[in-house]
Amino acid sequence: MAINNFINDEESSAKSRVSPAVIKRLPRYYRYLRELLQNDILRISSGELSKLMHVTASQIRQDLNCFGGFGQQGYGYNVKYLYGKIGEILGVTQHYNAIIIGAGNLGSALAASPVFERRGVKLTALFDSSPDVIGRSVSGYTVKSIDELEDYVRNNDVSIAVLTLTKDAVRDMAERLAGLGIKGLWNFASTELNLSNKDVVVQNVHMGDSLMTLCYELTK
Amino acid sequence: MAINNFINDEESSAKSRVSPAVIKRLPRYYRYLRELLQNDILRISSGELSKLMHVTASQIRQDLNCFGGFGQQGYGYNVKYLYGKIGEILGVTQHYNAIIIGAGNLGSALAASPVFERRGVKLTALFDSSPDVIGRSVSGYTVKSIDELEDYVRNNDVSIAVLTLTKDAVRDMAERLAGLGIKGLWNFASTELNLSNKDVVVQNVHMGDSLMTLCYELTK
DNA sequence: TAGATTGTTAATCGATTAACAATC
DNA sequence: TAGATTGTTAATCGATTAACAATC
Repeated sequence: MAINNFINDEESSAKSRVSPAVIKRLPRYYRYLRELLQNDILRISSGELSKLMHVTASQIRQDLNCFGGFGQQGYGYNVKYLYGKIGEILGVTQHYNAIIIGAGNLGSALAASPVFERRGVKLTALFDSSPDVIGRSVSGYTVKSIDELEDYVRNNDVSIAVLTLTKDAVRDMAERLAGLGIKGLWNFASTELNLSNKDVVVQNVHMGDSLMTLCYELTK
Repeated sequence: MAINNFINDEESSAKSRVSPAVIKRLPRYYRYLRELLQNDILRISSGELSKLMHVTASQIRQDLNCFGGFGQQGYGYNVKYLYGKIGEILGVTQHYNAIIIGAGNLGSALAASPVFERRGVKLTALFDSSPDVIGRSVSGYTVKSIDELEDYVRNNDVSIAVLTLTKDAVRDMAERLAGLGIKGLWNFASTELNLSNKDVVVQNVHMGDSLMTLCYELTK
């Protein structure tokens, strides 16, 4: 028991020791590796990958080594293996279920896109509050009434809620979802959610920030 | 002439000396300052703002000082003035015109959102290649045929093109737009654009990366 | 074996934080 | 003036790059 605790401590601190900078780069590696696989490239060296991605080979080796030796001296990296490993680290193999709250244009666009499937996330339902939208079919899903939310979440294993609501509606909805035990919120409302419940993980998508950076670069 | 060159060199190197880390944070300041203005808060200290934004007061002062003294000792910062100044730096006052290529769900969602207006960007037209969509009205814009693109860009001052196309169509379109003299691309296709023309500024929006980070945090 | 390329340490670089003098 | 808070320097911290020994 004491030994187990010790081991767990070691593991969890090892995980949190991986720098945020590295984590932020992993999805990009994942994208490039998928592209390589699609082109039937099964082996790549840090040098080749560095040219492709416009980063240093040193950084690639350093990054990948945070999680143990994924490569082989004199050979490079096995693309398929590496893709799988990074997917594991990023939780692709967890097969989380997700629901979309707000079946407007953005919600519909997300429902139709391969963004979930590619990352092992399964979209299971869309909800909306507008009678015009409830009952409509969106990418094969029949939009449910938001009144059914509690029932649905209790009877299904939902880990992620995608929020494509207006700014003023999103805070209450986030608290409602947190109360239902949802563990992750993917927030597209242009406001930062700071929930009272610290167990809930939030990713705020700020598309406007990206547009501003573009404008900055144009101006510069 | 020699003096002018010298001055220009000084200025441009001064601008590029502002660290990327600072630039990346400016849009977030901009958002919080707008929120403050909306709540009629006209004055704020780095200490108060730091509590609001969950960053150090030291960082706020350091960041804002890259562009000169925006604050006043013993008083703090004038919210309205600061908002305006950051807007200037980020190009809000340039009033760029933008067009959307691809009037599907995502294009329509962007057209309906306040994302452009809030940052001084004016959306002037939407284009699509599908006969089903051409001629339809989206947020008050009549969707134009992509065949009209060349004509339109030549007769209008378009700085930014928003790309909401599929992965396979986006590269050709990006080159076509670069050829027409478009200076900025806001790319929503989940692929990185690396144009031959280095004058064109590209911002790639990778929503999938954000979803993966969320999954990572859920798994951790 | 020889060549190639990783894993890993040490050096450099940049970004963040702390501290305080300047000053409103 | 006294109090408050900035602007700015110096110290710390973290992230990136360079270099090379280990090893496939």
